[in-house]
Amino acid sequence: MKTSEKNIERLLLYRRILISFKNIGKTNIYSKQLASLADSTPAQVRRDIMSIGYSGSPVHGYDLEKLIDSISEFLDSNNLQKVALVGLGHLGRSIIDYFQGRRPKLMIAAVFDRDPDKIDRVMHGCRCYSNEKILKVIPKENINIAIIAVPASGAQDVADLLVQAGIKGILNYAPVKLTLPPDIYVENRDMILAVEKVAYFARKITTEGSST
Amino acid sequence: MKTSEKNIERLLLYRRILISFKNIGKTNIYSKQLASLADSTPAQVRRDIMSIGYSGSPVHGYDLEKLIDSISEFLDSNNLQKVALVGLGHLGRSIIDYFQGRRPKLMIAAVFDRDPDKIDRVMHGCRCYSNEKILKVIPKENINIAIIAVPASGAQDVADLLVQAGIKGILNYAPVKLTLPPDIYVENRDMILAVEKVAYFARKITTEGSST
DNA sequence: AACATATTGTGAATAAATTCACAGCGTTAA
DNA sequence: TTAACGCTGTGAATTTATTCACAATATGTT
Repeated sequence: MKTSEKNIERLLLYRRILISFKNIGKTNIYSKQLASLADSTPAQVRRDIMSIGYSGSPVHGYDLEKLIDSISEFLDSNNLQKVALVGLGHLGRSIIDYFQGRRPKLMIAAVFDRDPDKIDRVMHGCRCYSNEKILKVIPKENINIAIIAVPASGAQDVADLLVQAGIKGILNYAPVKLTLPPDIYVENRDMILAVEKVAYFARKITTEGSST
Repeated sequence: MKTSEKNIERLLLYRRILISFKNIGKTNIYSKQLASLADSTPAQVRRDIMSIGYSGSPVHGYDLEKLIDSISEFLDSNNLQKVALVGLGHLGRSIIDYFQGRRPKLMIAAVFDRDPDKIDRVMHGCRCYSNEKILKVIPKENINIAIIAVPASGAQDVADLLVQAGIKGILNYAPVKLTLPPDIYVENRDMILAVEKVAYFARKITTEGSST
């Protein structure tokens, strides 16, 4: 059962789509339908579903509920998985807004900021700690993933602290390349690079389109 | 000169790294160094640089300034490229903070929100328009890319409007899969999926590590 | 002037990801 | 009962991406 990053990304997306498909009253789905909703191909969808060991029926396609459960069993932790958020500026607050309560198995369990004004305030049910508490709180709460939402200048220091505290996965929103040990999983969500990328492809579309 | 998405992503990252390398006083760089800074391999770096038609010297590696210029020539528009931002909640404001002024060829030229309280306020030098003005302002300002930073529920409607207004590239932060014409480039930056992905790989590292 | 060195550029090899294409299978219809 | 249908599961083919490996090269050294 070899799974690449892309596999996992697609499975996460499928689950999202399947849940909303179920919420509009459907009970089953075909690879063709799911592919079209996920901008993929039917063969890709079947391969991905095969990779988690689930089987559909040649007549009814995939049972929505069972498929969602199978994907969740594959993707999720059995227990609640706790997340730390560092940085309570606009970005950090928007992450809480978008995220909190959306996934049953994931929970923002601690929030850190270096601004003394924010320390000890409670945001959306999370108490805000000073950055110095990272080393103490993260092991105590048994948190293994963290979101970095601080300005570029502070990101590497925060990352180092997080790693020292035992974090294994980092979602980094700061526009810097972090230097970290190889056994830490890092997902970079650099906003500037993202805009630049879109700009490149938008331009490409525009100029290609006009060259006919 | 065939370039894939991954190529472009790496080139954007290289540029970022090269610029900061230059800022600490260096004048040239070897594929080996750049690879290590970008978590890549020397061969990959050379291939990527080859793909934009730049050549280094077997003795001095790559001239920093010239390489940065070559990459920029390849990636950037000649003229200023304008960006629209829709949604001025916490996320939208953090995008302005992180982004504005960072890239010389890209500029947030218009900001939209549906909250009447925000209309006509000026944020970081950008006047905020009502969403209804999208169809008017975007063609007038000749904007071809947009960032969606609204809640999930409003994202599809906003996207439809943007496409109608002539947008060619969308950076979507809302946690929904947008349904759009095939000639529009969409980059999804779904925060929930991102956290889920990190959670999966962090768990995998944790459990693999403990199985020795 | 000849040699040693370290790096680039790239054809060829390899690995990874995707797509093709079709056998096999329940179900429905006659 | 039998035939026809449309879908899944998957081996094989194809395409795409990455890495290998080495000739070519410019410089410093003796």
